[in-house]
Amino acid sequence: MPLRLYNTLTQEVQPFAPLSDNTVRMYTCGPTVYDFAHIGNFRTFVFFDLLRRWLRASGFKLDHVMNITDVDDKIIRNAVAQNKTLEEYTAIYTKAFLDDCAALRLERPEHLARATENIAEMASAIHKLEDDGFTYRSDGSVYYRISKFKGYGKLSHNDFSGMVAGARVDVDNYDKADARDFALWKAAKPGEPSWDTEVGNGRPGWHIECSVMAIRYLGDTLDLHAGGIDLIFPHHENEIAQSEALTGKPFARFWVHSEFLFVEGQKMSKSLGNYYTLRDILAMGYSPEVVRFLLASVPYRKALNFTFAGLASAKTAIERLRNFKLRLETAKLPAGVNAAIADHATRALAGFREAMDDDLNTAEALASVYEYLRDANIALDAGEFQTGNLAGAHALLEQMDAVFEVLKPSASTDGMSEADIENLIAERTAAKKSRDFKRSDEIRAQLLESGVIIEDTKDGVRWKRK
RNA sequence: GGUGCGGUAGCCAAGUGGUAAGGCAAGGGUCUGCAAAACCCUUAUUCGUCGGUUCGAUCCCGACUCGCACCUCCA
Repeated sequence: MPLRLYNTLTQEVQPFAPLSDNTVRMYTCGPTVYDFAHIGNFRTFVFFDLLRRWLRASGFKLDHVMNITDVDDKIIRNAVAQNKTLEEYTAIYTKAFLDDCAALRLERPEHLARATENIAEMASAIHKLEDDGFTYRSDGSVYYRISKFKGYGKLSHNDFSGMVAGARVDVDNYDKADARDFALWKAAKPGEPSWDTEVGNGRPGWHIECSVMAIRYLGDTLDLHAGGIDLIFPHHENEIAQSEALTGKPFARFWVHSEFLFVEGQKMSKSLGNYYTLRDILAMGYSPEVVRFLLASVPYRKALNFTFAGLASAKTAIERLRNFKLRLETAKLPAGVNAAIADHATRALAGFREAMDDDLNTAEALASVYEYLRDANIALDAGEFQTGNLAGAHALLEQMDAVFEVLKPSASTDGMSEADIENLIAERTAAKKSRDFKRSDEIRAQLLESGVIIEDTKDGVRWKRK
């Protein structure tokens, strides 16, 4: 069966395919670069990456835009506090974000769109909304009048019909006509960055950038729009209101949302002391691919409980996969094909694909790989795994790694050269042969200290970096 | 209060109207000079509670209960 995704709009799992020319036009809500991104953010960004990879594995081409919000209240506040310009401040965290993404092996979207590079387009869109009567002004700011847009609430499935305009307006929203209304354009304030545009001097509201950049780079109707589940309301609801008012066409065919991440069962928050950036986790000695694997292995629509026990578990699980690959590369195999193992490889590959096609069920996809792994290891132990079984094993691993990408260790920063390692291993083997176990154990310890693990097998000694 | 999601072994986590995947941990074992590493085996008569439908329910329906998210900035 082809790829199926859960569409928040219809609240159903539906077959997914792009509308035209086999290219998926997708937009994902990226970071606001006011600080280092945390692991909760990366749960979502890892999900985007899995989605990208599986869409491509499904035979589609990608045209993917992700925004970088580089102007907003928090950024302005922090930049001012640090006596930096907006550009200086956001450059730091934009780079940090991209570095973190690279560490997590996240593919770069085809376009990264910065809000500040699309101000004129936003102003122009706001102007059009004003002309078409979707807005009103208050103290130089422009607000979207939600009551003008029928269908508001169709994504979040909220029914606002019983809501009396103004009835629940908070005191700090006194300048809005309706609690649901939101700012498209915020009038300039002294000491804050602003842009002089056709709708006045000021800066854009949060929601407008996504509508404008999505339409600018991808066209009026997207195939797919993704984000964290918390963005459904109001952000994505507002994007729909803006975009569909602008174009008169459906904004996105599929809306896909990833669930939240918790830390040790609790919502991550600075006050609880369980707030971690990716950098925090890496500084504790975990490798990026371990984090990636943990975030990827829980299906995206299920809340993920991030724990350090879970990280340790992910680390061991990856090592088992890597070790299997190492085994394939170093074992001396008899010629021929083991039909049962070959068949299992075929079934495992099909099972992996079917699980991924089923709304990206990564947990089930991995299970398919592990079941094969056990059978193959048993066959390897028994000497029944044959040269003709290598291709099937590698095909499965490659398919798995095309999605999860955890097999290749991150480049070690230090460590001895391969030649030195081989020399020491040769010396150890000689020492063992002459029953000089003291010397052989010394060498083993020395290698371990340099991060090299030795494994004695019946096919000889093999090694790997820690 | 409204909307939505979820409660499956010590932890993480799939799943189906026909009798519980997988990972980690734990225990046992193989291998080994000893280790390490690796590999294998074992580990839920039971799927929040109570009813209902059914020949049969963890899976369908209802009630209850617990937890969570969104409804305000938030991935």
